[in-house]
Amino acid sequence: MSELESRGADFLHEAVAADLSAGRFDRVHTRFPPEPNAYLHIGHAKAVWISYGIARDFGGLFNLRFDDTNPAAEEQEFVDGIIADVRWLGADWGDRLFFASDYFEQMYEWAVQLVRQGDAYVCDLSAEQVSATRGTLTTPGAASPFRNRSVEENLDLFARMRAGEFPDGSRTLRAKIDMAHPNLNMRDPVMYRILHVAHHRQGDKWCIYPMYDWAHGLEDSIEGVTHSLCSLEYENHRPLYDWFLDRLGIYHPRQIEFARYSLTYTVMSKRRFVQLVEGGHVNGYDDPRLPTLAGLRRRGVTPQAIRAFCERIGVGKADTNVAVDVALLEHFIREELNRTAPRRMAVLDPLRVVIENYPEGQAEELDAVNNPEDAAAGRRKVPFGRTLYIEREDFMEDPPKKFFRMAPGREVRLRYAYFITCREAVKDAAGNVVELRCTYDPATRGGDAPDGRKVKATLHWVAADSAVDAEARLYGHLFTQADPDEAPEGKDYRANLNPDSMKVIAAKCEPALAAAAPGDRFQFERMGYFCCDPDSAAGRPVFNRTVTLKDTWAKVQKQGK
RNA sequence: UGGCCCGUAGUGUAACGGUAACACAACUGACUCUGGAUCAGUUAUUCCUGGUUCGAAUCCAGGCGGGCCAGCCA
Repeated sequence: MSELESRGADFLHEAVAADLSAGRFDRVHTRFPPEPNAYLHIGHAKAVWISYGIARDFGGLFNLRFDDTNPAAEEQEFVDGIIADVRWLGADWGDRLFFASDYFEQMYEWAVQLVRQGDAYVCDLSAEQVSATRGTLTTPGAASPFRNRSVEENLDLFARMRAGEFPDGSRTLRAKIDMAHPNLNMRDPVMYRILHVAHHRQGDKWCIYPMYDWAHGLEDSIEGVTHSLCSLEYENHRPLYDWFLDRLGIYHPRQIEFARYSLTYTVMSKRRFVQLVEGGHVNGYDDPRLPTLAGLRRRGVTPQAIRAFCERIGVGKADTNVAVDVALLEHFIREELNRTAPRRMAVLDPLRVVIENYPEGQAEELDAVNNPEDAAAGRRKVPFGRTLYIEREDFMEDPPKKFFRMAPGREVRLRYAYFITCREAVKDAAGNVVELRCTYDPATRGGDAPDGRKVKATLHWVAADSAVDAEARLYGHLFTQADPDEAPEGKDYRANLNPDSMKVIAAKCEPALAAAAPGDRFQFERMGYFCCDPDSAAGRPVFNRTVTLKDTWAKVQKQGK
């Protein structure tokens, strides 16, 4: 509720509160109704969190219900995936896991009622003919020649549709509303279509399946939902939602629509996920570059961060053409991980350093803090030695003015260890720096200078002898454009795919990282947050970069160019 | 030429007739054994034009701009 207090209620909370005080409802009950035909993405997370949040804030109930009315598109695999995703996100549906397909019998009986009332009829028109007679946005449609069949004939035909006497597409049950209605959805919409397709839960029990518009309000009504929250594109469907419920005379929930959003530097549709996966641009639906919940989870994003993000962006009706800045999501990821992720040292692009005055064969362990933001995280020992690795980018032979790090003759601090001074940069035949010869000051053990002298930079490092080899996958934005659709003439969003969205590199890690288990999250000091990937093998961990740390130096560099 | 919905900093939201707020981003600076974190500061005549009012982002009218809708998808 703290969000609500600090910024005022959104229009959904206001609408629900108004319904309560007006007596339209005396309790609150919401639902999240995914179709099990794809994996959830972060856009769905917002929808889940809005409905769950409304229920929670008003002391109400929240259902997870699969809208499985089209067996041609749906699979059990997605049911399982979605349940896992919603649970991971943290929405609580108690024991209220429902399936629309469990209501098919009741829906059928209600359809019969509408037929009896003269509100529905069996239509023999083909899909093409229905489309051709629907009219246009500006002209009315034409009545079906079957519109005025007798109730008896309709009842008989509908029963035979169910019994499987007719082939796919040969007939439909249609609501008898108004072929001249300015809202196309009201021009005798199809309620049932014939589909001789096995359902993933119902098997061959049915060969007629209800359409969304017919089914959805019934599902809400059966479950006692008070507020059926959905996205803006269903606004035009609300009159139909209400019409069916009114004609049936059954309990009538209220549908309210809200704007969904997109994110910069990514795409968010099932169709595009399929294209990216099948085109080999990403490695599956849980690729850490995809905004699927499975991908975000694998990348190391926490459900807390996603929730904080959802609450911060709020809800509105402004149909935004532009997307929410992915930097906001990244902010919440950093905020969470800064508090919770243990610090470790890992060198992603190793440059060898030899401490010339450090005794050959000597080794020692230094004391390091696990998390400066959390004293309870404790401390650990990090081995030091004569030969080390530092980050290649932390050395410049001819540094510009604002570069504080290692350079010939310069002294820097190795975190938790010693001050070292660069004496020489050793190069190979091609002129590449391959090793730094340095000296250290034994008096600075632990990282403090007894004489109080300052160094400008503190570098992370890993001792060579005890280093653990790891694979690091450095992820960046999947697209180079904030709006991937801004593509050159004749090209689509795929032209904006970022060729560097994943860089796989061999890293050197401090020994503690050898014990990392898939899902473990760390901050690699000065480099970013990383999450141990399921691809990890014993002794050879794989780390996914969740997000980099904020990098002031990178900004300075950018400005210089 | 139809119907429905929506226009507030770069972005997302708030202000509910009383003088524009929050977060992120960006930019300054302070501090720091992570160029991290933290702290301080800077960034808007609310799409336009009229009207009502002592007073309008809020109400009204007309423009302009954007979104959705012609699946037997959801």
